[in-house]
Amino acid sequence: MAKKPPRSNSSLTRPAHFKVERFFQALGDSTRLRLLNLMGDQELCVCYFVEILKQAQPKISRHLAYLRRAGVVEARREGKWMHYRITPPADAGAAELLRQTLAWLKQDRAMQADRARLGKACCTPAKFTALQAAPAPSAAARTRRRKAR
Amino acid sequence: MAKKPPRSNSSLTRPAHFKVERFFQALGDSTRLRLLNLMGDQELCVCYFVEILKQAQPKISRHLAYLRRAGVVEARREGKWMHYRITPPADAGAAELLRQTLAWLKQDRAMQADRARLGKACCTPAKFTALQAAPAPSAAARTRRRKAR
DNA sequence: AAAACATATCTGCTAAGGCGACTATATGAC
DNA sequence: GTCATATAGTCGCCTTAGCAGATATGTTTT
Repeated sequence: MAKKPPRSNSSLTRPAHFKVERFFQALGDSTRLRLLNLMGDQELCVCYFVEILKQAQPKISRHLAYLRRAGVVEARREGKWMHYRITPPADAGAAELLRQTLAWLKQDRAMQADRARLGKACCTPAKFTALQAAPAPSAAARTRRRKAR
Repeated sequence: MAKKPPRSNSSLTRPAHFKVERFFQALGDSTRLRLLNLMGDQELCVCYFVEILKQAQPKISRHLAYLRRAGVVEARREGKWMHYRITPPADAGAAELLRQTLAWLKQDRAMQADRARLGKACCTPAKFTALQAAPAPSAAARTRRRKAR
């Protein structure tokens, strides 16, 4: 609110407070792209990202914060577990660009390897010690997941 | 080539040396978005950018350098005049994303104002002192513009 | 040749990003 | 209540971005 305005002289905004520059900056890092690729159409909790990408948890957490700030993902707490999923950005144009970016990522070998690893983690959880107690990935839904299962 | 590899642990690359992160970073600045919006399907020389955007020439030049580095624009020198135009990035996915980004920018009021100003500069050059001697914007072409006119 | 013009690059500064390491916070198990 | 677990946030450092102002470089004009 009372923050210093962006240094660029005019900020491209569509829906109130949606920052196009932020959106692109959010996509300008390979770790964040890998996170988005893993989420895809699913909702994942943080420990999956840590396990699949083999990166330190604070690092993953920090990048997820960037993605939240850009309005590209949202978080849902379930007890001590934090679930993340991609959310269409507030701006329709950005939402379409994001959709297309994800389709593009799908074709990348390294991204495919990450997704394959996620598949393994889901099918053979015994091989992933850190994921033993973790909630399994689920289809991302727009509404709040109900407690009862 | 022998440069320090990017600090992120895996860099998403498709066609050799195309940097996806660079591509998105290039779009993550309002000045650069305005430059791209002005180019659109045309080839413009630097003084048009300076005049329409009312920004210092060194600043414009720096941002154009970022866009060149990202493989999003290319420059053509004609005597002392430098002409810039958007070029499809080496990666087909990025090219499509860029095309869509430009379509998206077209809808923005501020971007429309910039383009309107460019239109005026073309129709009534007398009102733009700095553009008196400048080559008029032309349709961007893939091949090198011939000298003879 | 020098001067003017167009443009790229550099400098020094500030701000932001990205990292590893560490710490704070919230929840659940005991 | 304490302890363990999951995760967000901070610190200090280093790198990169973005800026204004200055300067270097190439071309054209005089």
